[in-house]
Amino acid sequence: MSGQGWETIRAEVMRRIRVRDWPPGALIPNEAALATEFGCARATMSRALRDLAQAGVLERRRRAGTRVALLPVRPATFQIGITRTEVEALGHVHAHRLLVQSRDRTPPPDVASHFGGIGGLLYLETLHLADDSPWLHEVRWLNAGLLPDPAPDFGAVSVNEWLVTHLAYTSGEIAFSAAPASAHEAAVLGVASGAALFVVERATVLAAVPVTLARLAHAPGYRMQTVL
Amino acid sequence: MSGQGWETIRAEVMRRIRVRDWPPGALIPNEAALATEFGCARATMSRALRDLAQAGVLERRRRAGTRVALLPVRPATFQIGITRTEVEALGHVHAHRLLVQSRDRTPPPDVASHFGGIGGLLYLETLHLADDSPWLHEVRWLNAGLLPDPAPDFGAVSVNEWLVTHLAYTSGEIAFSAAPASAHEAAVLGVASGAALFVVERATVLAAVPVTLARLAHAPGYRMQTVL
DNA sequence: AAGTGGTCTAGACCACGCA
DNA sequence: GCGTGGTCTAGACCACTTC
Repeated sequence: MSGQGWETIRAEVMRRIRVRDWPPGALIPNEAALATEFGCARATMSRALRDLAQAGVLERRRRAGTRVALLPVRPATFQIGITRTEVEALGHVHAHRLLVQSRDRTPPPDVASHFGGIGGLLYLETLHLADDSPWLHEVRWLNAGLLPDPAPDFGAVSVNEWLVTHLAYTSGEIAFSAAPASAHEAAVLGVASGAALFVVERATVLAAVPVTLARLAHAPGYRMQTVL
Repeated sequence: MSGQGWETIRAEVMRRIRVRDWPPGALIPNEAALATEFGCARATMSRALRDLAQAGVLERRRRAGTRVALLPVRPATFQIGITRTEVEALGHVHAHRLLVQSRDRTPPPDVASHFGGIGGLLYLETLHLADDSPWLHEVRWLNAGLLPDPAPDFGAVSVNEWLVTHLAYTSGEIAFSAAPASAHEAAVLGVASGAALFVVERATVLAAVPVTLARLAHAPGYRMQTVL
């Protein structure tokens, strides 16, 4: 072997799997045996195997040992940041316009259920621009009880960014889908009604308290990409 | 603290961040100091902090120390498996039809460039069904040189599944987007032309050898979801 | 130059889950 | 039971990068 370290060991294990030295479904030697063979500590061997298990290449179970996955399920990871930095990373100038901000709007049933009947919901609609072209239309419901007393000016800092900087470290769900542009979305984004939009839906919670529910509709051409 | 172990330590660090004991941007004590405070070995402390760094909550740099991230960038992970198991996991019956299989089709320029001028490309078109309804239309270019001599029967086992079981452990790229259904896609999926489709594009490589290029167009209603 | 995180070691105990 | 992976410890050396 060329280098030292757990990544080198991982690469060698991966090689044996690729050349079918250890075919799919096979039971591979246990950590202790492999550590002896590779001349490393068991902790180092464990680190390499754990990493491959997380990558979906190995399946590990106590007592049953470690097997090469029959149908590898690979994790694809996307970095979810704030819209401004995402736009800027693509080399564009970011701007945003607060289209609607209202405390009086009645939430539809699915929104109400996420907030579990909590009152005081703030409705916000924001348009994000990249180089002055419509980029993303954001519709968001927000638990107003979590806002500081002089409420932030969401015309200056976008809700998106304010939430990440002030109510970070939430948990929740995220979903991607494709949807036809509604008449309103079409008008705001400057596209034809029914155009295919890439939609991101987020529901976030902070320690069991519902925080926000958002629908982000991207202008056509948007791609979410990652290496596998 | 209630339990023992690095996950308990991680939770406590997370708590301090959430209550702004350690506000965004703050430098937190180094591993050795925290290990002493928590009464654990430095390796255990390191494991907890490393995990939070991977989650985008902390930023660690040698010599500069560990800081609470100012604009946390959270990784969202999706499990990419084979279409059959994905459909079955949703409680549907999976089936597939091989629509086209041809060795004579001329690849468009973008496809040719991915394969770097390699000859012998196989073109495949497959329709996946869930409970007999169109689910996914798959267009795929495949490096035919990687196939065994009696070529597999892609009418029996879908290309998708054959590749994962026989040419697994590839690297490559994956991208999600929304696109209007072409006339052909619309006909095959049984939807209106121009309908918003969720499209997954994959380009895979096995040890620098191009393997396949695929475009998977999902029928309307498809959602890709994960917990954050 | 010096302090930080990154990694490795050798050994130990434990939790799980098959027999 | 008992073998497996999961974790922890105490100590050490190293790589990086900022000072």
